[in-house]
Amino acid sequence: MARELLGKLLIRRSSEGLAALRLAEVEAYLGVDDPACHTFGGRRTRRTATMWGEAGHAYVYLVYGMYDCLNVVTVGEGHPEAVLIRGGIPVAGEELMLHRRQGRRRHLADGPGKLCRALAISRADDGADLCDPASGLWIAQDGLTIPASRIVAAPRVGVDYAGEAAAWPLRFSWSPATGRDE
DNA sequence: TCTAGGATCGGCT
DNA sequence: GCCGATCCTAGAT
Repeated sequence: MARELLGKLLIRRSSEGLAALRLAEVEAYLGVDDPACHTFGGRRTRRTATMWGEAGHAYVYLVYGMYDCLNVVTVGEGHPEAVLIRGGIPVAGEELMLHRRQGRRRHLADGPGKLCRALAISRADDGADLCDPASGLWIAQDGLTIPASRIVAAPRVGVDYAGEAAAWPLRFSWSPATGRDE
């Protein structure tokens, strides 16, 4: 599912306007058997409630007291797994995103906290239906598919506390074509 | 109720 | 590369 999400569009509609990113970097969190996952060991709390619910909804949480992170719930009832959205490339509403990011063009949405800032995603969006444009935050596709050969897998970021799971290659990213290998 | 620590970021050296 | 900001969450008491 994480690989499938690469190249898809994450679209945000708010009173300020429309903005969209093409997903470039994601991480998989594999539920109750994944020591890096918030639901490891079957933890079911108010924070993780949406992760235990229906697939296709947003799980948004706060890290380090300052930043929101967006996840896509992937499996469904009773199987609390999710994909963390870590980065994207602007495809629409770049001026709006630049404004929200105080003009930081070079690092507009290349991190989970930065991405949420750029799209004005907060915990108020926890539970949003990412399959329904009416939610104001949704995922769509425009036909672009990322060849498997261009997807890179690597260990997840910032999960050293998770023991051997810290080395699992569940971080996926891709780079736009160079033109040489088309 | 209390406390430790975190799926980060940006400024500074 | 290092470090502080900042506050919620989860687990312990």
